[in-house]
Amino acid sequence: MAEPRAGAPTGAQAIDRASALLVAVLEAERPPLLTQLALAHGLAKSTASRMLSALERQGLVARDRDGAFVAGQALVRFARTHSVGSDLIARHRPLLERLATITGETTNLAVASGEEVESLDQVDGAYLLGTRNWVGSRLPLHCSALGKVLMAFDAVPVPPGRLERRTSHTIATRADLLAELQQVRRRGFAVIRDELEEGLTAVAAPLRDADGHVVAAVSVTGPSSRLTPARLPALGLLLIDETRRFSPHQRRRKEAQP
Amino acid sequence: MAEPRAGAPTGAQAIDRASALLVAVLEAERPPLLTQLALAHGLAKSTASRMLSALERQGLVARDRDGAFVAGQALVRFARTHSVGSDLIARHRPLLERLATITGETTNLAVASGEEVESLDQVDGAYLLGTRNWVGSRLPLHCSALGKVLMAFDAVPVPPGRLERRTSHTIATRADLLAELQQVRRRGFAVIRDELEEGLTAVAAPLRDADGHVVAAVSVTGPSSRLTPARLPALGLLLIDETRRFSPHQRRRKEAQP
DNA sequence: AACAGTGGTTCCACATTATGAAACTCTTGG
DNA sequence: CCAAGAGTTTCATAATGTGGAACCACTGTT
Repeated sequence: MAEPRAGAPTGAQAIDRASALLVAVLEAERPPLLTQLALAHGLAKSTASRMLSALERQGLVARDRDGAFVAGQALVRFARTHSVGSDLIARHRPLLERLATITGETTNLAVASGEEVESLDQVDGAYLLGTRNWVGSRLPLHCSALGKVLMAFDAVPVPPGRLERRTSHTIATRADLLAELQQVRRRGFAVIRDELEEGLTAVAAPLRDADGHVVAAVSVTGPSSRLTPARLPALGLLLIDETRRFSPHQRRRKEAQP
Repeated sequence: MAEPRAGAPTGAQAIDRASALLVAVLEAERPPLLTQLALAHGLAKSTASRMLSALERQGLVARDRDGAFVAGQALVRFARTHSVGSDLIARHRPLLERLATITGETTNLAVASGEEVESLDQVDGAYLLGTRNWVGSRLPLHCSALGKVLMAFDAVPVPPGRLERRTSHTIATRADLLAELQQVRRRGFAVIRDELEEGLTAVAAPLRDADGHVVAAVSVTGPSSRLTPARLPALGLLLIDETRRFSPHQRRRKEAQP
């Protein structure tokens, strides 16, 4: 992360510097010493000492037994909270890989986050042409296959307000959206074609927890030229079939009982 | 996180303030807006804007589609890296719970981190008296049961340098330590009694991956008054038995083969 | 279509502090 | 015991962090 050029102050140079120190601590292969951080960032030891002490006060860094810097409690807690998603990722990575292998296209695992879809994991397909990396990205609910699944199966409510028209094919009225979600429930999977972006098609199906609640969705995405309408029903059924094999629904419950 | 009192400057007030904003973003139940953060932290909107922009430049925060603040890529990457441990935690939490139920004592899951033991997870026992929360804490290798296991089974080398004498019972010479590790290998489990702290006894056993390598250790810990010497052999064998049931060794390999 | 309200950015004068050199303390290894 | 390295504290000084005000953009309501 480049710091701003020497010259006009930004009113946040110290914050840029301290943030760069924090990122260095987080990305270090082994916990760095204060002197090492000062040297690497062109800071006086006294400056580095004050900055790291401030980060330490706020729980962003801590010192290990050697006095070297590691992530602090605030970040460890953040990582733990994030690991809820990571466990979901780890458990379903084989599913994404398998679907990518079978279909040759990019697959994604996503959850609802606020009034959007958040992609947690992605396995790229065999083609050079496919979606760019969506992990960490947010997608709208109403015009993504993932979002339609999450709404249809009550993982997230249909958001209020107007629907953004991303392309001329995007669903833009609430009535059309509700009708579409009815279809998704009936079929068990969702489809978009040129709704999120021209030339982009996706199919998605729900992932359920042990109680049968939908907690995430899995999709296959690719260019509309490859994912032709004729292929979509079979893709949908494939997703349903493969996701059911991965769900803990019922089978896991029996195992859990003493 | 309290900011320093009004008065003598610390040379890092801006960093304290910006760090507090970052922590607020990470701990927010829903992504906060800039105006909300400014208000909550007693800052002018212009100040909050500059600070958050600096955090954003360094990848510590990002803005979602509504302009609200969420963790940035540097932190998401950090959380992902940390989730290696979290997967281990999730998979072995039932083991810790079972051991805590059977023994009534506190159980821990730990890995080697540098030249120390890092506790990743803990399940408290039935008693009010037990260890405090060790998660995130670092313990020395040579005088913890967990550390002895990790050294004995080559999850971590025996560190160079002098051995810190924590109590009068602590192993303090390299020769004694190596002899002790020989015993651990022979028995399959490690024991400490009043070595880490007076009155504290622990038993630990290894956790292996699919290739049989030791990647973590699990321990039962309690006061020496409850974990008497007579109980330790049976506890050790219990740990061996229970951890073997959880290991993917061999059984998982067969399942993994096509 | 117009307007009010809200969120966020930019500017700039000024008060406040962030900076680094130097001195000091502490720890470790030879 | 001593040298070297790591880290902390002090303080004079240069640099910047601050917040109010003005402005822009967007959204929702009428």
